[in-house]
Amino acid sequence: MSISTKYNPKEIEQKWYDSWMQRGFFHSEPNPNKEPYAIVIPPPNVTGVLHMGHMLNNTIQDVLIRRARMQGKEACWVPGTDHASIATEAKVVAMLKERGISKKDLTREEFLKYAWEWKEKYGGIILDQLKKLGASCDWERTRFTMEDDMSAAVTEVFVDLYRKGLIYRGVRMVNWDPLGGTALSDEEVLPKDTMAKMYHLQYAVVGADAAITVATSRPETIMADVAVAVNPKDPRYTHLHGKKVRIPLLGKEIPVILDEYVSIDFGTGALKVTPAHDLNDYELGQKHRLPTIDILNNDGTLNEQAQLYVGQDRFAARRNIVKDLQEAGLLVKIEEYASVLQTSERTGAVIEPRLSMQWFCKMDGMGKPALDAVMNDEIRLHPPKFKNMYRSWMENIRDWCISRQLWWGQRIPAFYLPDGSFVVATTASEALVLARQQSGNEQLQETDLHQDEDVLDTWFSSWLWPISVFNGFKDPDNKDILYYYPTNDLVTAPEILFFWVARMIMAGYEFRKEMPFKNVYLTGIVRDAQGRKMSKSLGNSPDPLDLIEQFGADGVRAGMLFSSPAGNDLLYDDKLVEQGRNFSNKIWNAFRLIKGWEIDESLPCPNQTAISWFESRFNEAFVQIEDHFSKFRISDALLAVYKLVWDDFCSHYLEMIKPAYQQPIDKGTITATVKLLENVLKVLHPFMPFITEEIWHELKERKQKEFLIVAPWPKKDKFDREIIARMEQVLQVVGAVRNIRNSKNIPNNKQLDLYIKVAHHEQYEPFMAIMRKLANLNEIQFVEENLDGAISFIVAGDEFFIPMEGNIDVEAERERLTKELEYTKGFLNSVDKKLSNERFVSGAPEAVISGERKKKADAEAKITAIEQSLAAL
RNA sequence: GGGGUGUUAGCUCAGCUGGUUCAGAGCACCUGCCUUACAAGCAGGGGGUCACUGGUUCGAAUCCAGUACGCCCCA
Repeated sequence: MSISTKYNPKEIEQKWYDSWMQRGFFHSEPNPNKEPYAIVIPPPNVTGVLHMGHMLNNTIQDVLIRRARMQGKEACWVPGTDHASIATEAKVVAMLKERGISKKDLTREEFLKYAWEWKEKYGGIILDQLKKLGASCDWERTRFTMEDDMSAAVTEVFVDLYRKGLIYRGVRMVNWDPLGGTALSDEEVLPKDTMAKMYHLQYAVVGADAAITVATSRPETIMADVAVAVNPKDPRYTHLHGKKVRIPLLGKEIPVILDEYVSIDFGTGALKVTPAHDLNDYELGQKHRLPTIDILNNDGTLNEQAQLYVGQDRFAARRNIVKDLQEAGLLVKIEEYASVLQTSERTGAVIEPRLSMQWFCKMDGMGKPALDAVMNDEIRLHPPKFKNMYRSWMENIRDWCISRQLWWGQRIPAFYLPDGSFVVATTASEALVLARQQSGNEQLQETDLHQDEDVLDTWFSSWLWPISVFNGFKDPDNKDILYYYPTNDLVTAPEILFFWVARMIMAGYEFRKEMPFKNVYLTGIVRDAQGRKMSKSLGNSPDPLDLIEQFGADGVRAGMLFSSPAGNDLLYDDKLVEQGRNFSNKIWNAFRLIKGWEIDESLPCPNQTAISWFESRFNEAFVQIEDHFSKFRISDALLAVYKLVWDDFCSHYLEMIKPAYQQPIDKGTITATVKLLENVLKVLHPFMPFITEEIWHELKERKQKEFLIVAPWPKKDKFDREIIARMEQVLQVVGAVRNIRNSKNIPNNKQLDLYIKVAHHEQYEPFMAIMRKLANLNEIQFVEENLDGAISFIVAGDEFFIPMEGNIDVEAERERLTKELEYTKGFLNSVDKKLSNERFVSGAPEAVISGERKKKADAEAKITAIEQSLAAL
């Protein structure tokens, strides 16, 4: 036979993936005769390439969808990508720069043309990569958040929410990049540790010959100060409560306000409040109803509001004001301190917190049903520990800033009239009608209206994803959405529990009056061995496609799942995928063994005990596996399958039935074995789809559509606990014999004799052949008395003897037995203590007490046996 | 600063309703094996004060409180 001893995944994987695609196994259509089971993919970013997080996340989704498919459900996994406005726009800008084109020189339309070009070229890469992993997505349903219907849904939702009064314009502090001339999201801001200077400035107290020293790192912003804040509990400043102070140089009077927010021990305990240029100050300003004075232009220079240093850059202004303050004797001292400087990821400029007009979506009304749904377990989070985090976030929810100063995305459907007022409408022509009504000016033309320049946050598309992928906005009663919605399970990362999951839940209830999914499985973050998050910039992430190349997709899938309980981070190590690959190889070789046997139909079946045992063992394991699945313990489910395959099937079952070298196997055994292996392949398939499909087809001739991917999932069946327990004992005996072989250096090929002293022979009789084979025994006999000149051991109260033909080390044996005797006596003692405790006997449940009694009896029997053996020495 | 969450073998983690499936798994380690399915393997083995302190209980890795340290989210 010429099958390789090493499993070679390469051609096998491509072959089966193509085969599944051709036969349309991934495609799903509503089928009223079947239970629907749907998953929507967390749409990866079009700029993305497959990283380790995707591998984990999509492997889990594929496991779930494949199992559902085999369970006979109408399984539908909808793939797609999101347009990722910020990341994509940055990519496109970079691409243009390489071609010598600046975004500033392009019109919006020209820019978008380049952006679409880019998307068409690169946007599908990540989905193709998922195919290599084996992802069984319904590719015919692939969606993109900026395709026409999806964008229409976004606009429609915006208009709808605006008309319900849930969308408004307002002022908000944003991360402003003065060099790039744009607002940045928090994700695009890089914190940098630096040494900063703290300037201690004197603010004179009005109507008193006194001053208060205020510490600030930004002296150039004092012209925007509206108050000085101190902690009301700070005894140093009690005398200043209700007083006013003067801004240095400017002389303007501002109040001293009291707030617990101010830390007494930081700086001087007196804080200048500059609402326009600091987020915390802004909130303080709101709370105390203070004005906001914005002294900065878009490019970081000071404007007329500043009165001083007008037109100078913020850093030049800082140098100058420090000099002037010093000359005026108002600068008390300069202190260095470690601080975090926020910088732009793209331009490197120091970020300026800046107030600007943005669009907001109100969250309190939509938040409530979304909170309740999770708290009352209508939607279940796995693991449930995330409920707490979810609640604290939802209870403190803030309005959602949905506008972005970018071009790539859905443009905000607000149209400004010449007078600065605006209307919101899905199209320009509709807007014109509204504008004429609103202004009373019938002469207005479409050209008089100006659409808002900003686009919507990408999450404002993706929060509609579970509905919009089924066209639930365009056509709310279409058969897809009615059939597949609510979807079943969502698999995503806890990092976006708020950004995405919570918002999808809100959208689900707001727009379909129903949850978007029933279960949310939260994966961990994939980290490197040192616990650092894997990232491109750190360069600590292996390339997933290389891994697949090296270890096979099945190996990588299994490897990723070995150590990834729900919600826990996965510390990635090549060892894991190596273990996955080794597992593939193990299965492959089990298959080679079976495939290689000659069959002799004339032989009787000598392996009924082994067959019955494995049947039961399989059913027992299957119940556990199903239990793990029902609780979303995917990693545990895999481990249970792993042990079933490796330990029970390979190490035990195959060794039990294996004929002697070059001997044929009987028909009964091979038939049963193929059937048992088929069941094993079924439970393994969701985890390792390629190798299992390959073996499934190699094992026997299959009909046209008889593929493992659609083979019926096993059903829970009764199992014989008795045979499992007996075999457990037998395997312990085998283990004990092997242990003796090992410790006495007895070669494996030397047969030994075994004597059993036991009351119930029938317990062991059906297993004699198995024991003989696994432990390489010659003769097995039942005896009534202890055997002299033999090594003895005890399993479950029964005594076993192996004659040693005089080569027993009496001293070593005595020592070993004495140690075991002491241990057993100590154990008996602890049991006795429990049983003689009246409160235990009266308090503990009957089952526990009888358990203790059995322990006592067993221990006593064991002690007697050991004492006898010792005496015999 | 507020909230959450964790600490179990060298490493990564299970341990679900407090009690023999309670101290477990995988990897790593040690010993012996190239025994014709598999050295990507086989057989066997060692290794833990369940972070610390107290409490509840007949009984605690498990429940409660505090302490220490770690991580996450929010500020």
